[in-house]
Amino acid sequence: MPSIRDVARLAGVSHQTVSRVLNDHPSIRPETKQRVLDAIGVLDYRPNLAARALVTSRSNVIGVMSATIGEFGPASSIATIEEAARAEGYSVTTVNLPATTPEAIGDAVRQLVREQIAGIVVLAPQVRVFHVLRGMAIDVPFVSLQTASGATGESLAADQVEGARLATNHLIELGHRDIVHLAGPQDWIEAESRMRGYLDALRDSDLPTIPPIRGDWTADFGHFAGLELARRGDFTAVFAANDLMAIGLMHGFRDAGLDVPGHVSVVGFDDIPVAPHVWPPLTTVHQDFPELGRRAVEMLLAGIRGEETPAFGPLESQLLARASSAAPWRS
Amino acid sequence: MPSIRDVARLAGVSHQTVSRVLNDHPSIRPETKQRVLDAIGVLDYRPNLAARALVTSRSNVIGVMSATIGEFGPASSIATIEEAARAEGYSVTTVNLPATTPEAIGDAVRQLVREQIAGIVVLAPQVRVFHVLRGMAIDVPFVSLQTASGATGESLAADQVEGARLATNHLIELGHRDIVHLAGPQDWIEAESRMRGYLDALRDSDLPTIPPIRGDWTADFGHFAGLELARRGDFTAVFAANDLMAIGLMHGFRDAGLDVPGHVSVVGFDDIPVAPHVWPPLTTVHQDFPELGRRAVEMLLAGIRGEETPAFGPLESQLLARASSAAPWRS
DNA sequence: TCGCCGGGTGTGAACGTGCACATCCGGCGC
DNA sequence: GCGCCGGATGTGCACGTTCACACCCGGCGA
Repeated sequence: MPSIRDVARLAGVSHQTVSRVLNDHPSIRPETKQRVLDAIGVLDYRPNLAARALVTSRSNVIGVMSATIGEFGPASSIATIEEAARAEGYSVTTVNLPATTPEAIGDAVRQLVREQIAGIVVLAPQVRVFHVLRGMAIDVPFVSLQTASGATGESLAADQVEGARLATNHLIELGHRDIVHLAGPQDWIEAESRMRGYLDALRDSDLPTIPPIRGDWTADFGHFAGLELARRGDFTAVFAANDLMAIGLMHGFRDAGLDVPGHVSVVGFDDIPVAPHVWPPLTTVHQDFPELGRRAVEMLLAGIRGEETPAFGPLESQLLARASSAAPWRS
Repeated sequence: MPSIRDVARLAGVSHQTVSRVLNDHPSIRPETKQRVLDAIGVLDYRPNLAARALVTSRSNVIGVMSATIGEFGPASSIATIEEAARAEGYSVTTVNLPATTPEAIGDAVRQLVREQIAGIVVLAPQVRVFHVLRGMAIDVPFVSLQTASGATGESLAADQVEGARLATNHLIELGHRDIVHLAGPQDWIEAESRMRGYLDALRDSDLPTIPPIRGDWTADFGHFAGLELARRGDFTAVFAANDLMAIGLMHGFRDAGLDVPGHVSVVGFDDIPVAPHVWPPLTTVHQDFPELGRRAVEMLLAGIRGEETPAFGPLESQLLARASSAAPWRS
């Protein structure tokens, strides 16, 4: 493998001049620069990243920390993060958190820092993750996705509160008054935001609040919740915090002999690819995960380069009314 | 940050002795070793990975090349790959292929090689990917997931052919004679294997072959195919090459006024999390993606260390008969 | 007793790059 | 004509690790 000195020799300059060409140093004669570039081309020279990382003590690697890489949303964001980062000359290394205990989070961050990564994108939007991150006082720039605005560090999110409000208002406008919320796990920031949007919408319409059910994001739990809820019957609609639970929920209702949307309306959140194809097609709130990933990289790179971070407003959420929601059933 | 020399000084040995301790060199006195380990503990020393990569010209990083990180299967495998690799002291960097052109594949591989990764896991089971890989004659060990047995390089897969055969036989046993296959894209090895299993099953039962439909794995295409197929009516069952298409297919049939499984039976492949919760619950073939990821890492690390690669048989696929398949409808 | 062997340890160099500093040179103002 | 300035380039070192080799020393066979 050719080194920077081989290039220098071929171009008839010093290795330092080659280094300057590589790093876009301003004061270099165009003619010299061209000679160096030619030599680079001839030798098919590529800078050794390890050597560069050694001397600068940081690498062109971005760490992505995720708790739920298997889910559709995070996976979509990661794909774009990866693509956008690579376009800027950065590569991406992922850390999946098997558990969200403080120890696991701490280990993950330490491992990333040890690899001298340039920045971290956090896709594990749980409150405790931020506690740990703050406690570690890491000196690496980081961006977190899907967090409520106002969190520490640079944060970026689709407007979850607004999305949840849209979903709830949709049900209210259809005529529902007794709307249950199937929420996400307690610790999740997204779960809290969506619940807040739901509560806000109810309050704005002076509707009664029914205690939400805490789920775990899975379709299996949704199914279970559907069976349970069917026994209560003190509601005409459910807003589920994500599509997976919503789909499970409809399954549970069906098993209990309830028709959706005949007896009960259901609204989800995320707009996963199967949402339009299940029966009945799921009314849900669309989130632009890829765009979120793109912005995350832009923001993080600005932080890494010490530039001013671009100010993104929250990404607009969009309600997609499909067939799982309808006017309430009058007995 | 403490360096190896700081540790050496504190332990009263040379830096080389410390290096030997770190790399488990055999000839070192237990007492000396302990002194070094103590010093490491006191200083909280961690070896600098960049320096190590520089001198050994390879790093403890595994590259994962994927074309469809957004899909459930690959995403699940990646999560386990990442976990298993990290447990062995390796970290994982992912490359998402935006397109599967030879150029894009070549770029991705070059980029990985340039980062001096120790090995590659390929999750883009397309024929042309292997052409490119073979053409590049890379000297990095690699393992490919989800390929037919017999491919070059170390390959690892759930038994797709057998799974597809199970699915098709299930329909045959129910009494279906006219079974259509909604296949995956032409270039995909998985698509070919599943089609082969389907064709094998038909042949073994002396049933007529109907030309398969080529899909693109998406639910949207499945929906389209369902509408098209409904107009034909020369079949009583469909075996779809993945669950997403199967779900879209059922949607299309529903739109066309066909009942599943009343008029048409549908079987999918993969067992994604929503499969049991859609209506009707989808009969499908379960694949153990996490186990696949685990084995991939084990195999790759063996290759990296120059050990004998463990011989894994194909992972058993498992048919889950649910409600989308039933005996054919007799008019 | 001598020499050889091998376990245990130390010494110096090398990996490929960027940084700090030195050097050279032409132009410009006085 | 002299000195200064700044653009353009070169020199040497440092980063933290591993590798090749040298060294020391105790044991054992001749």
